[in-house]
Amino acid sequence: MAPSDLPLFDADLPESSARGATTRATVPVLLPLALDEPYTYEVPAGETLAPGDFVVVPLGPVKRIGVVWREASARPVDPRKLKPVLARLDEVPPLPPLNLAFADWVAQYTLAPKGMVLQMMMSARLVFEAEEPRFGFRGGSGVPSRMTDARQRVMAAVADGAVWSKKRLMDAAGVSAAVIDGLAEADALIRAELPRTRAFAPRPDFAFASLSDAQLTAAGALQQTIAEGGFSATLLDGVTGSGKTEVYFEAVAEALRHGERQVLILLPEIALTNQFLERFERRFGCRPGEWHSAVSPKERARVWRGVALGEVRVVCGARSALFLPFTDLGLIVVDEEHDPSFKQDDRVTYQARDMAVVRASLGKIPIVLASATPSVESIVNVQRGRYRHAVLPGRFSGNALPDVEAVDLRAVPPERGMWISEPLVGAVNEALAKGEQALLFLNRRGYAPLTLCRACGHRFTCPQCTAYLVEHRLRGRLVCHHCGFSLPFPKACPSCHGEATLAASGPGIERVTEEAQNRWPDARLAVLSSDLVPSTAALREILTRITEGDVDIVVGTQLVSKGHNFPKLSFVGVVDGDLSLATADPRAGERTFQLLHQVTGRAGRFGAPGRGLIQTHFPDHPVMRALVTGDREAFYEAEIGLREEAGYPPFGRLAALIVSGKTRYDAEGYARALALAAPEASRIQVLGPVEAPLAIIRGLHRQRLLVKAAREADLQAYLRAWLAGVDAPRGGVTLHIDVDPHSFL
DNA sequence: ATTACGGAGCTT
DNA sequence: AGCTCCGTAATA
Repeated sequence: MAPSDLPLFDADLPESSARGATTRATVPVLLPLALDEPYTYEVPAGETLAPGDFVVVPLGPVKRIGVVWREASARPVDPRKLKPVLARLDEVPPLPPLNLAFADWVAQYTLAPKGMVLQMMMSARLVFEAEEPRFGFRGGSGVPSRMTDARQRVMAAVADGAVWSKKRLMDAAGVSAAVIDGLAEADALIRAELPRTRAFAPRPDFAFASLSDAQLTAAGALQQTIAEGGFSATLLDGVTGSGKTEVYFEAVAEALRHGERQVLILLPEIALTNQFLERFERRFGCRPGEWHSAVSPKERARVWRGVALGEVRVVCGARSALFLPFTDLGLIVVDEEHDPSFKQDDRVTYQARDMAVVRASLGKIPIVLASATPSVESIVNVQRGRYRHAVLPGRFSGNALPDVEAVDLRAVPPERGMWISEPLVGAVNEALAKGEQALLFLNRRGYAPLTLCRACGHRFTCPQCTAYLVEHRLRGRLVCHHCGFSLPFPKACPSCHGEATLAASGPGIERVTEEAQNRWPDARLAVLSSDLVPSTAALREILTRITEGDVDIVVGTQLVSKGHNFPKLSFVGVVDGDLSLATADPRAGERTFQLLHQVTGRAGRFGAPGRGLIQTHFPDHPVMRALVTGDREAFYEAEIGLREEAGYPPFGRLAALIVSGKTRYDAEGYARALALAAPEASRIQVLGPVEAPLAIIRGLHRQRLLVKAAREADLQAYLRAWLAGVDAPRGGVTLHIDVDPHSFL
């Protein structure tokens, strides 16, 4: 509803004479802007407003929609500044009290302005705009003079009492519009407004999956947490293919039965596939509410309303679904809980898995964290006794985990200009000979990560970032992966003007595809890379071809590592196992282990035992060792030891302060001033500033400070005290705070 | 986020 | 002296 065409509260009547004398009631109203505190507004006489109500208020010269908050800001406001609330949005269900508490919590933890957290909770624009009512038909009492087969079918469809849209009714009854019009004419159908929400009411007992004993035990443990009630966190820990999804589906069913509460299943966006939603539908008889970036604005509004009214019982969504207005949330599941995409790095930086635990704790409900390769944080929480542990020891199919080996690139390098070594070639041949599928994995888009001139050594870099341009040969362009800058692939070297001197350096997914095409000209190839798959429909089609065995070799980036099962896949070759080890990330080792474990785990899930080969320059690296020996526990033990020694999370707390400015001088100046103003504290140290590894992005120069705190230290209080004593940045300089950073770039 | 304000540099 | 432009502060 646009604030301008609202039915406003009645204007004050004669008033003004009494005005100065009476103190009027006020309410705090939080606006979805970069504001830390709610503003105070007058409540019009005779109105009552409750926390959570959506209201329209004047802000400067404009009207804005905000939410009545719980507590007013501590600072009193000059009463002369007070303006009245203009209207309450009665059409919009209020924000539930827990959401208010949750927003406060997230804001205080991340140091993001409260209003920005509210903005995330209001990210369904159309909910707040007046919607044209849509009409459909429901059954009426009129009897038509003639009853045909077609008319019978229509009447049978509307016998359920629901309001059907004309289109849906035509499809369901297999009739034309004229049939419906005829029935409406006779009052056998009555025009009625279509509901503005969509109910998603999964049935907990629709179709039981047959579970193994281990699955039943784990499912029982999860159901127990629901029966007990109250907050609990359980790590559902099982190797790839052990059937974790079926297990937590039973927990979902239990939550639906138990007090008919709502359930949130968080997944990495990339794993929210049709395959997953179909599995859900097979188990529960209907699709869940979906929430991710590809959901249309209209559907977002319907889901948001449905969640707020309690009609949407289950939401499957990406991280932002955590901020939906659940009225009666009874269970949260975070699948692939280790996944890095749960960390949001722009706007409000938050870790959705961690915030989900907070949400569960505030709501006094159970949460299930599921993964085959849990985060170190979660493992440590199990060790500390804070999380329960439900383990699925074996693969559901009974197959052994794939046999993984490292290929030492120092000993058996691929031929010059090639990237697939002899052992990988042999393994692919073997799979092809048996009529099985092979996957070549390289987590790098494009043809080559660097283009250089053989004559003068010129390297193509992005004009606005500290990064090389990546050649995308299929698009015929050089592309910056950090800012999106691109230029057509040049004909000559811009530095020495030599022609035909430019050489691609290093492999990308396109180059590996080219090599595979040359090596296996008769094999049917499929490429899975986010920039080479034009649409989700095309992706679905490729995945179907792979599943049905119409593909021999899959070449893919990270896209292949999640959410899809390839039943005929027996071999996985990792082209560059070292890629993610070299990133500026405190979790690089953990990430690499998780990624490669998941990817190689794709091999041989159903039927034939699988095999994985990882090309690496560091076959002795603990990560490679753990992957090869399959000794997951040894890896965690070593990694936990390293973290503890370094005081890294979860044994200490980190926060990054990123200062960016138009020039290095600007950024450095403010960053240094910040460092000088850092308060002394016994268990907190401030490191830096240093130039960020990615020193310039989009033309902005960046400096980083790192705050390292002991686990017991109040990091947020320290940061607030620090920033309170510093002038706000200006002159185009910005300061970004990242509590618990996952990347040091 | 949006808008009003005010100083710097430029036009008249 | 008057006017536009941009950076900055304030919005209750």
